[in-house]
Amino acid sequence: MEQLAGKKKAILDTTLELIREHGFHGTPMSLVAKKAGVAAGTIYHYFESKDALICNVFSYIMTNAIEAMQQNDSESLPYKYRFYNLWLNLYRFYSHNPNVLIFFEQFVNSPYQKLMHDTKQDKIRQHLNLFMAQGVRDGFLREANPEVLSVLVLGNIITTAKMMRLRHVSITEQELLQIREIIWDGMTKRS
Amino acid sequence: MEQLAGKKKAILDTTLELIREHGFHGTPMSLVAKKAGVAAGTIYHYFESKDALICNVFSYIMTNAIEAMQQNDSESLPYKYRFYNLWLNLYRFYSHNPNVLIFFEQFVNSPYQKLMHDTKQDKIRQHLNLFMAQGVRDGFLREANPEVLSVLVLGNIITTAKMMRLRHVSITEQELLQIREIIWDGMTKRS
Amino acid sequence: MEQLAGKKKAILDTTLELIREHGFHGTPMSLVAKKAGVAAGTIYHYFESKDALICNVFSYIMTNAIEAMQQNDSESLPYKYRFYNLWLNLYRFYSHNPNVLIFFEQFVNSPYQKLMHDTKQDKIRQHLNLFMAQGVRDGFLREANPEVLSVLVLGNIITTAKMMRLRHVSITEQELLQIREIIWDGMTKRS
Amino acid sequence: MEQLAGKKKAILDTTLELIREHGFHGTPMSLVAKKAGVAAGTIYHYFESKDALICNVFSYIMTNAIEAMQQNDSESLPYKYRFYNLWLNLYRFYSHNPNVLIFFEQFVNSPYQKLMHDTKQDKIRQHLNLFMAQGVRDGFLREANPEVLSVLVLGNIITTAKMMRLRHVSITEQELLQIREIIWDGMTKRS
DNA sequence: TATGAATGAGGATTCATTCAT
DNA sequence: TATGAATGAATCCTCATTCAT
Repeated sequence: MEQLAGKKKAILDTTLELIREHGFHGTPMSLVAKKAGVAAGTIYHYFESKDALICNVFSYIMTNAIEAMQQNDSESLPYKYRFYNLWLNLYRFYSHNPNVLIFFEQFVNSPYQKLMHDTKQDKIRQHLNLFMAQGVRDGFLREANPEVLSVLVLGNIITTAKMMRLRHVSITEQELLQIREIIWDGMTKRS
Repeated sequence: MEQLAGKKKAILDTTLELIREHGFHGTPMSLVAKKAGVAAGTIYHYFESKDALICNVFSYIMTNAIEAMQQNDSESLPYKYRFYNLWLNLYRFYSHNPNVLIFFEQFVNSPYQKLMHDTKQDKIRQHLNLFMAQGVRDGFLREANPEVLSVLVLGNIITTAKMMRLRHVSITEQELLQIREIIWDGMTKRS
Repeated sequence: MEQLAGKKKAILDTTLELIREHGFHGTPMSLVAKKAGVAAGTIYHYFESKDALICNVFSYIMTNAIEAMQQNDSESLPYKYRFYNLWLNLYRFYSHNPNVLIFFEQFVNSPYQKLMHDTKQDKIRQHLNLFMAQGVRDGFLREANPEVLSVLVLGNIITTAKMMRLRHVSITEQELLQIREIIWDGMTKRS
Repeated sequence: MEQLAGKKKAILDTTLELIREHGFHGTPMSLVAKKAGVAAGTIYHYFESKDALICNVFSYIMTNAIEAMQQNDSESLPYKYRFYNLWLNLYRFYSHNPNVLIFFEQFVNSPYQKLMHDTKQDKIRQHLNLFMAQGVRDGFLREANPEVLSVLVLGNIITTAKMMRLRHVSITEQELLQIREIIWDGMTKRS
């Protein structure tokens, strides 16, 4: 989660944390300013408005998520291995950054989302789409619309990551791997 | 979605619709009053505060969701048939009531959620939990924590219902049944 | 200057007075509220915004000015008499309502003016235009564009009314009548 | 309108233009800085405050106006000729510098005016006073308070110059000369 | 029950001004 | 001189809530 420096980063990080805790509405700019250690007006040097700030937090997060997802991936690895790695990468990212997960969900279901014209918006799903399409083409996955598959996988990862956080269901490492297996098994052809 | 009458229902319905469209923050009580055709003060006869109103909308929705889920279910039916029916019931409910879907997600990821002490909070998952436990016990599903399974199923249904709405991925009836099959296969298949 | 009642009138009157004294910028809504004896929010029940309030003050004033101008006028009276009366009516109005005069000037030279789509905008000059046209047609005034004449007369009246207020030149009743004579003499044909 | 050089002049000119367009309130220092091509802080090297800047713009303009007014004037010329020349000089100046005209009016009706202790404040009227007094003394003008006459003449010129700009009344060269004649006739004619 | 005018605390945003470089 | 990031007081406006009718 590192890449910007100084006040701008402080503002973004603070906003992310506060919004996770108090929601968009419950997070006044004055509070962001105070927690980030800057003056209220300073925020407006870096971001045009509260909306813009929130959208920037989204982009900032997205960049990190995409990076995390692709770690240790390589076209030369076996498909199933790649899938398992990708699944775990994303799961770990969301799981280790609960702020992101909750912010993300709040954002997607909010009117803010409409303000985003960023192509970054869904790089994750685009990447997944390609990966799924390849799996179908090469016979690793059952015949199905790759777009549908990638939404399912993404939903599955997020659901799993949220499980403990929101549903108070705690899972063991073993269960985690089982969940990954369930979605993989479901997507592969019946033997 | 019918069961209350008169102004109270009008207020609940209006609130639901407005919040889906504009979010919690973007929905002032005055707007609810105007759209519902009542005076601002009238809302406070039925609900203690805005928070209470929002929580009541949640309960109201939940009641409907639970009802929808259980339609045509019976213990005497075959397990897989029951699962398929239950899946489709919930999918259809969310799919036909997009307001509910979005409100629900917003609510769950918001600070309002903490205000709910209602046991109704997760009747859906409780019902699912029992159903999954039975499936595991009777050998229809693979050995797994029933709680985990029900969260996965619920996540899968919601993901599917949101697919078209939020991700602009449209799915055919055939794909829909395939998705249902994927999650079933994943939960039953042994590697 | 009477016609509305209650808080709305209080707000308009207070605004007029404060703006004359401190200018548009120097008159915060909070001050208007305090002086008018209402809560800040109350102003927004009656006026959409500060801009709208200011434009409303203008309309409010205009209505009064038009009324004052036409007092004791009648088509059956001699032309010169009508002119003298009209001149004095307007002069007296501006002179007795210095708030109006200054507000008016500030308004006309400000960006607020562009927000006015009110046809009331220049009823005074329209009325004057007709009156001047008649005077030219009937040979009482020299051959000249009536529009030009009415602007000259209006400018003359306002200049006179402002004289004491802004230029610290005080004039006697006799000088006043002389001024009126000067503009009349200028506009009538050379003998 | 030339006499200072470099950044100071750029700041003054920019301020004048921006204030005409957007008013005192609508012209932030940051905008002046940007349009003038200097840093915000630089303005404060030349002017103590925004108020001081605005008052300086006024003085700057005044200097130019006075200069323009006296062009081609000489005590040895015939009185009526001198009046006609003076009238046209001022008219032309205001007419060719609409920024000045509007700024001037805004300034005079604003609280800024009170901050001016500059004797320049009304050099124009002082000059006019002397000229009118001479006219009355030498029998060119009717018996009247010279101060009153000069205010009338000044008001007449400004009214005329504003006519096109603010009232959207366009006047021909011929009408222009007629207006000048009207005010002259009014001031000289005896009934 | 129902109304809606009134409230006023709270929040987003602006902008004159400063100061370290 | 010149810069422009940073400041934070001040301002406009919103909106949940109350209460007299």
